Amino acid sequence: MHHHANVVLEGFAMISLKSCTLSSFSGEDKSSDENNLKKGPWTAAEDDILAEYVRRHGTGNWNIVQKNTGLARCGKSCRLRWTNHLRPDLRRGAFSNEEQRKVIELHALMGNKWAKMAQELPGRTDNEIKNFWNTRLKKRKRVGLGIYPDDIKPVFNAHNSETDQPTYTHSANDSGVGSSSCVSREVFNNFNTPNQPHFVPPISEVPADMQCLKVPQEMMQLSEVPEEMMQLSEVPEEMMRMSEVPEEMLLQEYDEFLEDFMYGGDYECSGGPSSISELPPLPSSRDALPFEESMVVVREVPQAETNQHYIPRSPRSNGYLESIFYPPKVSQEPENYSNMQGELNAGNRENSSEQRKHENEDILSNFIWVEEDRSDPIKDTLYSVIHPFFPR
DNA sequence: AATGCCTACAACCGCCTTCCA
DNA sequence: ATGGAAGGCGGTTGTAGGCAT
Repeated sequence: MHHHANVVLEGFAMISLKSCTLSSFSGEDKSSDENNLKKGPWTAAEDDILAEYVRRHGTGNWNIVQKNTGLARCGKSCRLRWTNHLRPDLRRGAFSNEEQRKVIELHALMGNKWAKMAQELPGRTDNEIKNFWNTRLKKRKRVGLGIYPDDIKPVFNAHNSETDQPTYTHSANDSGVGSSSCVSREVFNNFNTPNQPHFVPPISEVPADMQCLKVPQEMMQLSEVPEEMMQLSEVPEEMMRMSEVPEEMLLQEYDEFLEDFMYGGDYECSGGPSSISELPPLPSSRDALPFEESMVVVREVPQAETNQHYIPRSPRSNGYLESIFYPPKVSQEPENYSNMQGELNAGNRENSSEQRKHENEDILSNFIWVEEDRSDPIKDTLYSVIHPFFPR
């Protein structure tokens, strides 16, 4: 199937005269193609022309550059030159120790997702990161070192061969991704599958007006195996790393999240203050959690609501993910919610509870409702968790 | 000086996705 | 809905420069 698709696409590319293929016939001058478009290293003069074009017209429409300026470069070449060398926000020079560490950590999480990694490294390009990684890999191979440092443990991937890069996950005692973020391990590990790398998209990919109750499409595409995602029994032994977090702490965390979900918390939209962040590390294995499943909840809200406090955000959402929470094993009845306002005094409780429930009904009307679907484990779980609380 | 080897990194290529008319 | 253009991505190649012989 895949092969066939490739054949079709290649055939299509061959008749696409406008594609930026710089291939030249044997014997020809390899510095330009049949359209007299130059290839190879850029000169300072060419850089000036391109920079001037961007200054006047902004980025995009790269194919217009040639017509507009006479610069003998195809659009793709212009775009590449701008994004990798000319844009003003680029950092130059060797990677700092922090950057190196971050690349390694990100690679452990994402594999060869250079562009995704670049999003987490301001001023660095995917190309730089890729070159750094490949160089580093060669060096380590030469001296007989493994791909990752000892504190980032691989999860064996049965599909890997010598040529395929293995997929890895953080070890339980790792400090998380990067210095500016501390993505909790359970966030990632909950989405790790034995044979499939899984990438949690950074919050920058989540539109400002998206907030809860939909599993992001890109996440589904990346996992490719949502069924396996949900099969706890297939989590390999080496992923099981228990910590000493008492179960009641986890339950409390869930309750706190749910409380905010229902009654509003202090969280700002971009991941606000959190007492939860002071918790010791949670178990990295989903099997170790006292809940059956985990899930991502994303909700669409009107732009105007975006910064209102009652919109739930994960307490641990610190730039990577809206929220992940762990549904309870036993479905809870709606009346349980009156007990979730621990801070409210008894006198206010009922009125406040009723009022907020009405508010929440309004909020929930914005949610994308998920129908029960036994064939889709994510939808199925989503439905089973949400529905008892907020029947339509 | 000439040559060969190695390294870093810039740039290309093909494929895929997204956008838009 | 659809096809073409543009944008984006990741693998790979090309090349300049440094160093050793």
